[in-house]
Amino acid sequence: MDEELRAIADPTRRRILKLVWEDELTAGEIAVGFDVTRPAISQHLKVLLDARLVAVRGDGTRRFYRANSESLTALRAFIGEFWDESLARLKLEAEREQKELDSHE
Amino acid sequence: MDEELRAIADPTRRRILKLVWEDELTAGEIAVGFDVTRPAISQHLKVLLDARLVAVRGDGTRRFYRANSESLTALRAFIGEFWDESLARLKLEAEREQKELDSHE
DNA sequence: AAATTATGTAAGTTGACACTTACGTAAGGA
DNA sequence: TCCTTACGTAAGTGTCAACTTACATAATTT
Repeated sequence: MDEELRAIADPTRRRILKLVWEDELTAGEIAVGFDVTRPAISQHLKVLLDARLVAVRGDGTRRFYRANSESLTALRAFIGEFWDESLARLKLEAEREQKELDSHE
Repeated sequence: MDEELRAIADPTRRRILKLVWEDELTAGEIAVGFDVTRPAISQHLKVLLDARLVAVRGDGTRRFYRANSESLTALRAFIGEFWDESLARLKLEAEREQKELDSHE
């Protein structure tokens, strides 16, 4: 799960993710609009592929990328759990402290 | 928001976050149980502080750290929006494709 | 078959980052 | 006042990540 978190930590990759989230795009189409070179985008796509956050489909010389909704959903769930577990504890803590305050009134 | 995402990209810092999420702890207490040295933890705490994900309270020679629930909630909301926006589009896309398929039956 | 298109990969550079050890500092206790 | 405790910070190091240019490759077009 660490590979996925590292993958979305980069702003360029988050932007790529959003692009292929909406549409299936070729590597070249993705690269348009970015300041960095096409090879750089290729390398980012590799990182996203390795993390299973996107999938490819070859068609002739072109390669179409799209977001992998299963992996993305799983990643979101992980982040959600991280929060939920921890926030639940924060909540309990807050309640406990409040009780403590009340008992001293 | 990028600073926050980078901050939680590191596993050590995520572990620290969980610790101070549960309890208010001193820098020294946090460092216990980690393989890395105490100064390394101090540096991680600085990153978390700069990202406003934790807060400090000084008491004598000790410094107590705790999770900053507001910032953490805001971060979670950001991540949530990133997903919701995008997943909504994925859903629409899937529905549109289904319609396309249906119309060809 | 040769040229073109779309793309990935190799190699090298730069900068960031996660660490280390050594040192500085402020507060409390002997 | 001196020592100790609990820290942060400085300086240096190795590694990794994001980029560049140059090259390799595979499928289409001419």
